[in-house]
Amino acid sequence: MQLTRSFFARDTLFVARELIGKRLVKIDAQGRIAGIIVETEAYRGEDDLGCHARAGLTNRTKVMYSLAGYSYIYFTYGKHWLFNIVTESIGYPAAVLIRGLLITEGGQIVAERRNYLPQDHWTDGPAKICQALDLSGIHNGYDLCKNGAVIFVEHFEQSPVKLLGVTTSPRIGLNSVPEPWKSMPWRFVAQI
DNA sequence: GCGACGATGGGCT
DNA sequence: GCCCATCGTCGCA
Repeated sequence: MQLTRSFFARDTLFVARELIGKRLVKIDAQGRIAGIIVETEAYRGEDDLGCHARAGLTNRTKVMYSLAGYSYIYFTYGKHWLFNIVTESIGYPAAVLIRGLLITEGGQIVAERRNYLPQDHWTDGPAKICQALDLSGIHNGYDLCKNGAVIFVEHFEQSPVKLLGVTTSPRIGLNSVPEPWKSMPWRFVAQI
């Protein structure tokens, strides 16, 4: 069942934690690709110096100020796209970065897009997920909660993977971000 | 206008 | 483990 806007319109830390074990789905011309979310990070507010919204409302960050359940997809390091889902209420900039996925459907398509690397390396990083699901800037600001969405998150009746729990750690890659933001335990990882 | 640098990944040692 | 490509965004002049 497709997650509704009320799921995303909550505290970003809750959403980031509860997205672990949910299923992310993308439907496109090449087929349906799905995977279980196993790693996320929370970014919330202009005060959070690890969050892009520290710069305030700009052309890049404006989608983070919009409706929960929209995608926030941005380009970095001159080559990579990263996929986030907007959270909280309109006007409060926050999002959850999807960092890790276990592919459960569409493996054939993903294998091709990931250059036939070993399956462990298909979607074990945020930019790899965008390669695998073919997500880029054209999908920025997409409503994952609308009827007929081709990108959405759903919960299982019966999960194919047994999750033992969720661990936390500091967010990855915030090397020059000041404390306390650098060390906030806002990364969530599934224990399989 | 312009320079610094990044929520990374792939290739090489 | 280390290096660095590659370019949009932001901050500052």
